[in-house]
Amino acid sequence: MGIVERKMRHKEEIRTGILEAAWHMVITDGWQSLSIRKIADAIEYSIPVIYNHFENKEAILLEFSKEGYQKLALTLNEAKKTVVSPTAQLEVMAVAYWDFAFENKEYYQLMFGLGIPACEMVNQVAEIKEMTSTLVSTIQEALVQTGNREADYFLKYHAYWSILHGLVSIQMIENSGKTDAFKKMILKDAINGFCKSLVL
Amino acid sequence: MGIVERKMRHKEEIRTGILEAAWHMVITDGWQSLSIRKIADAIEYSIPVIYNHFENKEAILLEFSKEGYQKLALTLNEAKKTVVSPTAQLEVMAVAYWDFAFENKEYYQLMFGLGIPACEMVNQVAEIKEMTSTLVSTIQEALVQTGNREADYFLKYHAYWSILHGLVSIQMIENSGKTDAFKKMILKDAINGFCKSLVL
DNA sequence: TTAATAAGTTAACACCGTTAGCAAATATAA
DNA sequence: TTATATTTGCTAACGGTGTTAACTTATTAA
Repeated sequence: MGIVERKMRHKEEIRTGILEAAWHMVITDGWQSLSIRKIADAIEYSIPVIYNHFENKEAILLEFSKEGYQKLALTLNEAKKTVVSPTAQLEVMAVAYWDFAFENKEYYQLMFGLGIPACEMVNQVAEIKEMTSTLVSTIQEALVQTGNREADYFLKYHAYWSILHGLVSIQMIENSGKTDAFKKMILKDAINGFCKSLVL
Repeated sequence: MGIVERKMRHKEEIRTGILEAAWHMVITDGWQSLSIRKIADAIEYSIPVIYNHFENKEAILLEFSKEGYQKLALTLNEAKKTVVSPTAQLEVMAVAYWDFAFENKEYYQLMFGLGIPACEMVNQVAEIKEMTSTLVSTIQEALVQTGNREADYFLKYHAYWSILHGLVSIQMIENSGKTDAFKKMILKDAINGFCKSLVL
C-alpha cells in the first residue's frame, strides 16, 4: 500500500512546482523580482507551504545556483572531450564557458551576483570612461614601445581589464584560506603573462 | 543679501547629509541594507525630502558607483606616474587596481554588483568543486604536456578561471556595440596569451 | 496685508519575507 | 470503530520596504 509513497510523491510535486514557478519568474522578469508571495500564488498554495520545502527565499536561489554550477561543469566536461591536447582543451573549454554564460544569463548572474540595478546602468556612467581611458592609453603605449603594431589595442585593453576584474571578483567570492601574499602572486603571474603576450 | 545663497547652501547640506548617512549605513551594514526610511531617520527629515534630491534609491547607489569609478581612475593615474615604462605601468596599475578593490570593498561591490546573498554562500556550495576540478585537472595536464614543472597549477587555474569570468562579466555589464564575433576574438586572444604563458 | 510659492509633513498604497496560531484532514493506537 | 496524535495547510498578523498624493506651514513677492 503505497500510501507513504503517494504522500512523498505529492510533496515532491509541490517542491518541483515551487522551483518551476520560481524559475519561470526568474527567466521572465529577472531574479530580482522573485517573490515568495508570487510563487505561492502561482502554485495555488498559501505562503507558509513554501517554508515547508525551503528554509527561506535565499535557499531557493541557492538551489538554482547549484544547478547552474552543475550545468556548467557538465558543459565544460563535454567540451573537454572533443579534443585531446590539453592546451586545445583549455581553448574549447573557454569557448564553452563563454557560451554557457551568455546562453544561460540567468544562471550565470545568479552564480556570480551580476545583474544588480547599479550594475545595469554602467553604460550611462561617464565616470567609467575616465577610468578606461587610462587603461587604453597605457596599453597603446605598451604596444608602441614593444613594437607590436599587429595587436589590437582595444582587444588587449579588454583582456587586461577582464583579467583584473576576474581575479578580484573570484577572489572576493571565493574567500579561500590563501594568504594575501599568495593571492597577489596569482595577480602578478597573470599580469606577467599578459605583458608577455603584448611583446610578440 | 545672500538669501538665495543661504537656501542653496541649505539644500546642498541636506543632499550631502543624505549621502553621508547613506554611506555610513553602507560601510557598517553593507549596501543591501540601505533604506530610504533609515536615511530619513538619520538626517532627521521626513521621507519625501529625500525624493527632492534623488529620483529614487537607485540614484543614490549610482552616485556612489560614480564616486567609485572616479576614485579608481585617480588611483590608477597615480600608480601610473610612479614608473615610466608602459609595461611596468601595467604592472603597478594592476596592483593598484587590486588594492583599491580590497581596500574599498563597498565601492567595488557596488560598481560590479558583487556581494549579493547568493554570491556569498558560494563557499558552501559543493557543486563548485565539481566544476573547478575539471579546470584544475586540465591545467595540470597542460603543464605536464608542455614540460613546465615550474609553474604552480593552482596559480594558473585561478588565472584561467579569472580571465574567463572577468571577460564574461565585463562583457555582460558593458553591453558595448561590438559584434559577437569581435567579443569572441577578445576571448580567443586572451586564452591564447594564457596558453603561451603556460609553455615557458 | 494678501496672494503665491517653496519646504516639509502626514498618511497612505502596494508591496515584501517571515512566522505564530489555528482548523481540518489524515493516520495511528486502543 | 472510536479516540488520540500527527501531519498539512490556512488565515492573519508583524515588521519591514520604496514611493507618492494631499495637506500644512513657512517664506517670499506684490
